[in-house]
Amino acid sequence: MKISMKDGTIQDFTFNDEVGAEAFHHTTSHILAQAVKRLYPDTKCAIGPAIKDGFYYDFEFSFPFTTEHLAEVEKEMRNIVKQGIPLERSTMCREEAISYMKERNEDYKVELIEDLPEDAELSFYSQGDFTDLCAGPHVANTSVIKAFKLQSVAGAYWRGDERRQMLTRIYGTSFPKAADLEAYIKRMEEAKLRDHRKLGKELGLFAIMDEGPGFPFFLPKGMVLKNLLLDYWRKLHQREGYVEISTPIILSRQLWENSGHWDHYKDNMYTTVIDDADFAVKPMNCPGGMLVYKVEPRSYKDLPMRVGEIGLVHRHEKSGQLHGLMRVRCFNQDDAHIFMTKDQIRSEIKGVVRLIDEVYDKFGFKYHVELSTRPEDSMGSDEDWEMATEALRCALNELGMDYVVNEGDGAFYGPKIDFHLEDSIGRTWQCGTIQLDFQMPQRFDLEYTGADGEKHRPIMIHRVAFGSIERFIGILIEHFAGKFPTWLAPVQVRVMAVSEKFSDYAQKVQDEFKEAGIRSEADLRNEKLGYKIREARMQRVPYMIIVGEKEVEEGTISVRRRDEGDIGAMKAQELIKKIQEEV
RNA sequence: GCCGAUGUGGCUCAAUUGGCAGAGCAGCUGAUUUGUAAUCAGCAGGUUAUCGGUUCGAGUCCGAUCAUCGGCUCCA
Repeated sequence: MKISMKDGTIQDFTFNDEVGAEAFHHTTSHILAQAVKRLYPDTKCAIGPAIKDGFYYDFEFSFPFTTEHLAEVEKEMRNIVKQGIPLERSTMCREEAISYMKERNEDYKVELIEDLPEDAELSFYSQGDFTDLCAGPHVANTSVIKAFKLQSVAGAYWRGDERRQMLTRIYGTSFPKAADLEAYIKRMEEAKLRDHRKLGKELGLFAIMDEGPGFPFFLPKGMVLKNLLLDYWRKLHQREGYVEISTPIILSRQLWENSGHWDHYKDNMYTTVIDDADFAVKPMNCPGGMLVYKVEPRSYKDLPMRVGEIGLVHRHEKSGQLHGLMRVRCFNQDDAHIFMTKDQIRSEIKGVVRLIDEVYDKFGFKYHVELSTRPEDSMGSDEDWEMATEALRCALNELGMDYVVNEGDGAFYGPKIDFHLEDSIGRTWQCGTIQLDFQMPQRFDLEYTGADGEKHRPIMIHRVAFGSIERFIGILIEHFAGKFPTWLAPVQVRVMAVSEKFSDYAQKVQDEFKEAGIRSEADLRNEKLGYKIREARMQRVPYMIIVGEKEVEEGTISVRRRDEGDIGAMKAQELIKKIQEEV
């Protein structure tokens, strides 16, 4: 298809090219805006970019626009496509552009233009009765947008600033062929079946109730999963030379003032009063960790000190931002604080990056890395921030890791490296993070005695690998669609008797597995075999064992795998060995 | 917190213009004794999220609150 490029030339691309797909989606967003302006002329347009898998456009409507209006907008969009309107690129100088948009009452466009450099030549794309300020590129004619769908309506702040006007954002997607659109919709529907909130309920892993919004309950099977993750975590961290501590959930206000959390984090903290003194529930583990460091004098020989803590933290997240296990108000961080000397910084950071990579690799997770720099609301000197940021950057470069820089998104006490994982529908969630901190050691007056007999200030790393156990479990559920590998499956084996006559044998078989340390259940109910298999499959149990007359006589078991189906008869001990090897 | 939507037994969903709250699954009881994705029958289960209002009458209309969903902002 022909694409009208930013430089005014026409080039050929397909939808499979990144440029082609972006131009395609972006043009669909212009068609959306054109349809909206035709139907509701007093609507103001803001911005409408292409995004992954689609596009959106932000509008200020003069009435409450809801999902019910989408159908008529789509209808008008179909007209525009049918009319086969060519897109034409033109340019204006800044002054012309401003007066053009002012005439049309497009306040947001005027603001955009005013923020551009004075001498900028601005490009516009016109399609019939609609002209938009736009850098391009675009497809050359509306007729190529064969298949599209408006998906949802949402609020979005103008320029992403919560102090500014809330606009109405319309999300949509488009494809060159109707079949592609259908395939996409089907894929999204299938992805929704993996939603951890749905599977968490179906598989009996966790529950979130109205009585505790954002405070998840772990059910027996979810608890098994969580404990398995922690077992793995402890083993790994022992190997890596970490020790483990546990610090209190409630600590005095004074401590939080000292750490700086009171100033920077107060709105997110739950507080309480004990004997007339103010206390707060910890939103982070670090201050407790500082106090542990200070329990006794430290020597340079103790460093680096790698101190882990599975810490339960509480944060008051505002109601609109809760999301299943991914975003909750209380969660367990697989935290650790590493105290070290200046020349240990780089090797420690690299060690942590490698450790996190190992953890994600273990589960087969793909991730991307961001380097977040100094935020506006931060403490510490420019030099410290510069040095800390540079240390993180160097470590990433030396390891040859790809990363994007996220300006101003660091913690208030230091810059950080963030690891982001994807959920079933492609949303990304920050899990692992490594934060370099010069501030806390100073605020808490941490010291160690050097080889020179003098007192020195250690530097500290805050880091998590899972991030939050809760969020990690959410990602895990969606990643595996509930079909956990055998080592993680809450129930590894379910024994089913063909009829009640064989219950005793089934129970005996299950006992054998239990003794071998394999997590098992026996389904001895008075139901048909097909029914029991159906349920075991829906519970994603990796191994199903069927016993009936034949197995009792031969002293064997019939085995069915979750995905492969019937894999034949064998001795119980054979399967036990096989599972133990697999795990 | 902001914009929009939603809220009916444990779960999935019905209930014309406001007019007796219903079904399937799950649960319980009984029958059946079953061979690789749902055996049959019976029983029980709801102050329709909560509070208030309009009305002869509210699941349905209005208001507030709470929670959830999709986004925004924020964040692990």
